Amino acid sequence: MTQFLPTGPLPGTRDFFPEEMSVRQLVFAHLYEVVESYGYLRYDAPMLEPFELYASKSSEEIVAQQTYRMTDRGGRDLVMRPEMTPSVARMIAACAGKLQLPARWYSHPNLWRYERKQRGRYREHWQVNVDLFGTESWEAEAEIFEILAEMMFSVGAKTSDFVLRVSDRALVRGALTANGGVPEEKLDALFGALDQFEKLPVEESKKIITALGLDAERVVATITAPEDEFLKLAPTEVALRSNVARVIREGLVTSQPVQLKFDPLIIRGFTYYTSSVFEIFDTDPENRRSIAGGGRYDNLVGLFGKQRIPGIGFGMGDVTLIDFLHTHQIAPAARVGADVQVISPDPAARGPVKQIAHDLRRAGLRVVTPLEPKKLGKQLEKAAREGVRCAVIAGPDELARGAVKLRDLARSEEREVLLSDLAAAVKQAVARSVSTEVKS
RNA sequence: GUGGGUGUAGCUCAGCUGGUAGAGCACCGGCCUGUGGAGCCGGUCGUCGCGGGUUCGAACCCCGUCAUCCACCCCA
Repeated sequence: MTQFLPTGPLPGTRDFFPEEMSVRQLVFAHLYEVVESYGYLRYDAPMLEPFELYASKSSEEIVAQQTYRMTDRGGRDLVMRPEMTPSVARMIAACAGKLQLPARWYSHPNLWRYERKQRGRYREHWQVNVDLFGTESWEAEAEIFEILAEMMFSVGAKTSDFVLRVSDRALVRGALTANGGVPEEKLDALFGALDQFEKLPVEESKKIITALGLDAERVVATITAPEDEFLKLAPTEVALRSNVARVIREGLVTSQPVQLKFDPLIIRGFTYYTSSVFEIFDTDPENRRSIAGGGRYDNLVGLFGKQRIPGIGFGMGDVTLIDFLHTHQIAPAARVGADVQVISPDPAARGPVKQIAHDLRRAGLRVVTPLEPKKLGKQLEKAAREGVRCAVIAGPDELARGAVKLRDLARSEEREVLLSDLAAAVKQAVARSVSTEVKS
């Protein structure tokens, strides 16, 4: 018996069939456009990196348990990149000498983490990474937050659809030590507990905090303080240095208002984040995972060389973003099918059909021609089902007049067009059909 | 790595307390020799996820396994 090979991709990985791919391309085109409108330059790096690039620099769990890790034939210890920031920091360090700062860079890498698949999470995902290097100014935070918001607006999100939750590790540490009575050496353990704070009943969290030898009441009172009060709980000199606090005071300049909220419970696991951290969440509870997340990492580039170059950046994940679009019913309609199919009832007309198709392609249209002889009715039916927008019917009678029939397949409208006017007429028909597409 | 749900045709699913598998949609063809989406007629399509066990007999019960979905951990 024949043993067929499986048709599906590896667990946790995805195939993108043309229909879904067209939706993705339309979405990402908006994101690239926003990022480039802020002057960011695109880069890329290898998907394989040495293990040491991540060891003890990013999240311990990701490195220890969620890496696709392998040894190459030269005995090198490699991982498929689980995140992009270490790679871009390496690249920035590599050209630090000749780099004009600030540097604004972005990329769209495929990233790999060996974890169990669930809503919003696969073993691989595509992340738009945006990073700004070379300044400690609060204006960097302002710019990054604005880009995040504009990316969301560019794909059709409204103000009420998402929240940008921001925090500052230095500020929270300051508040917890000054107001929460937490000694420095217990801060890291406490952050681990606070990461769970929203998911557990308050009493449970208090027990965990007490078990750390801390005053649970004071700690909880500190982290649950209203936003404007919290910002005053840290020592003044710490608060004055907080870029996030400054951005909240100054506000963002965006095309629509943004729900920007200070939230000390935004912790984030990457150990290289030094102060600002932030995440974007869907306001619809159907999507619980962050759509984008990032932070400031002022010491990461310093691991690769003497030059200390501060950085701030974020990743926006395709899985959560596209879940978001579907939940809010703002995903663009898939665009499959060519612009035009050139057919003829006369099999002997192959020459004119091919020539017309060639001319239309030269005019910038996406054109298909039949590969097998079929009845005209079948050809029209197939073309329409494939999503082709219009048909050019090159019959002998019309060709004798130097013309063809142009049929709008969606509207069932047909008229005779001179060959000399055909490209323009087709473009018009295609533009009309695209503008009437309904979003799904 | 941990816990729970689900695996039957390409898709969505039905299949009673075990008696050897069905519908709709889709697909292909015909009615219809230069004009599609409707209708009617016909056709293709299943190791009932996989392996083992119980039974005269298993899609159905039991065990294992794999996949998938959801949650946890972590994170986009």
